[in-house]
Amino acid sequence: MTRTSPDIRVAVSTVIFTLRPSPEGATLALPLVRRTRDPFEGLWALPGGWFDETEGLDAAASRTLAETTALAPSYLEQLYAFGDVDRSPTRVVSIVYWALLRQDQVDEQRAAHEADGTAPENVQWFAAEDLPRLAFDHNTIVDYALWRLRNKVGYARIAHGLLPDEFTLADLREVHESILGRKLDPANFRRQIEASGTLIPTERFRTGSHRPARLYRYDGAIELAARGPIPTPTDTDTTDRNEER
Amino acid sequence: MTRTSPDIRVAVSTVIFTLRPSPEGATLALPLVRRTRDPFEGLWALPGGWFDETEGLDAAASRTLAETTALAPSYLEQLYAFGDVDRSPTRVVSIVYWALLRQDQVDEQRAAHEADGTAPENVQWFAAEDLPRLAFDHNTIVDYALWRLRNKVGYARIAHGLLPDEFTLADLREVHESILGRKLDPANFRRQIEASGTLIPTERFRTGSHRPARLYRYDGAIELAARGPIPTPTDTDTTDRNEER
DNA sequence: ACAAAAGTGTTTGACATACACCCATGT
DNA sequence: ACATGGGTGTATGTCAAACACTTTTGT
Repeated sequence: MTRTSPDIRVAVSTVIFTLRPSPEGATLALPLVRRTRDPFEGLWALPGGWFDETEGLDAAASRTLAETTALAPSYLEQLYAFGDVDRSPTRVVSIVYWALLRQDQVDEQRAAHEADGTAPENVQWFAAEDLPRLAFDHNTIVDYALWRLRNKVGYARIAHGLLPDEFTLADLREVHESILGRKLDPANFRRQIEASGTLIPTERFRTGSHRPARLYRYDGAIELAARGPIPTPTDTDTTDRNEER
Repeated sequence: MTRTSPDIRVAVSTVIFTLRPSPEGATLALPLVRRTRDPFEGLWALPGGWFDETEGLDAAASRTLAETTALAPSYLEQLYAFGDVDRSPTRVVSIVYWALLRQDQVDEQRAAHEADGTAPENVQWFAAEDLPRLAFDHNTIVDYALWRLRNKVGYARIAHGLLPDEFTLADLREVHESILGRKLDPANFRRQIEASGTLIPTERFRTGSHRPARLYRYDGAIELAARGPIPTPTDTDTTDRNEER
């Protein structure tokens, strides 16, 4: 208790999920950063950085996320603190967050980069299920984040965090199917979502090659997930505690 | 990414739960330590300390727990990392764990202390629902740990972590009732537990003032709680990741 | 007209709740 | 014998899964 704090540095990393169009509907993807210095130089790693002394944990996660993607997350939650002795040559404790980004915002960002040629160097998006060997223990961290996402989508209304403001039930179902990796019954999915009371139907419809589908939007008055008794979201209003259930 | 780590210290704290006998069955209790130095001197705080440079997060939590109670936890899980800028006069990030202690072990420990007069100074057990004002943000932390415990007891088999090796279903039900704060139907409780398949019936019975009740013990081959795809419990075999559900 | 997706209705089974009832022991 | 908690049986409601069916559009 009375010993002074040894030389341990604190880092923040974030597992950032979004959906990419793919042959079979959509695929979870996340951005990685190629390391340009010694520990694990050349390998891909989760975006992150050191803490600024004047910012809280959530703020640091948001900042490093913005530095990588130039986007604000639609969902942000602390995942876990990793601090094994051997996870890095020097002693580093990483506070890891996970986040969701809206599909359309990522697309806009990507289009802008292609237009003005300011493609971010050393940042690349990978399919979440097909990652290379990552630096540090980051493969373990991504696996854990994926597990948490799949778990949480079953009981918390977070899937719309990957969609634009207005979406059809088929869109939302496709998100669930992409995350869970299996098909869902459209009829039962509709009833579950409607019963949850978290979606507001609009008067607009999406017209496609078949019968038009009603567009819905998320009811912002309802919290994304059940949280602890003392919410205390420090900065973003989309920040949440972990474990919900 | 390239800035160097500022002066942030990393601490570990643990919310340690056990059950105390009380008029209405049993009550959740936790040990607190009176602060003897400046930030919040005189107030009660969660047991904890700084990290040893050579130990992992889980090990540090176990160590500080042992320093406070001289006991090994029957369950240990990381709760959350707290790092608001204003939570301490100096910048401290606390990795907080929560733990369960077996009732009988705590009793033994207490009896030993009373016998040889080595009552630990500055450590005192408090009822979890009736705490004084604590140092730092520790009231918030305890509330969150209580929420997580109540949540988790509903879907994970952790309640036996508060009981001796052999116990009756009434004992186990009392634990659930104490944690949840409401009475449970004995018949339905029995069926739920039996259906979970986590308890092994013994041939022993507890004889009381009425019909003897069968003693059960926990099936150690079954994990306490569903965990992520990559378990990696670093030291204790009772260590678990947070949030399962 | 027909294909295909949107949306509705119905049946089934799993499971939690409520509660009536029987069992076995100490006093 | 009887009070008390241990333990079983049974009816009810909720909800998710499965799937047949109707509706509405584009071609």
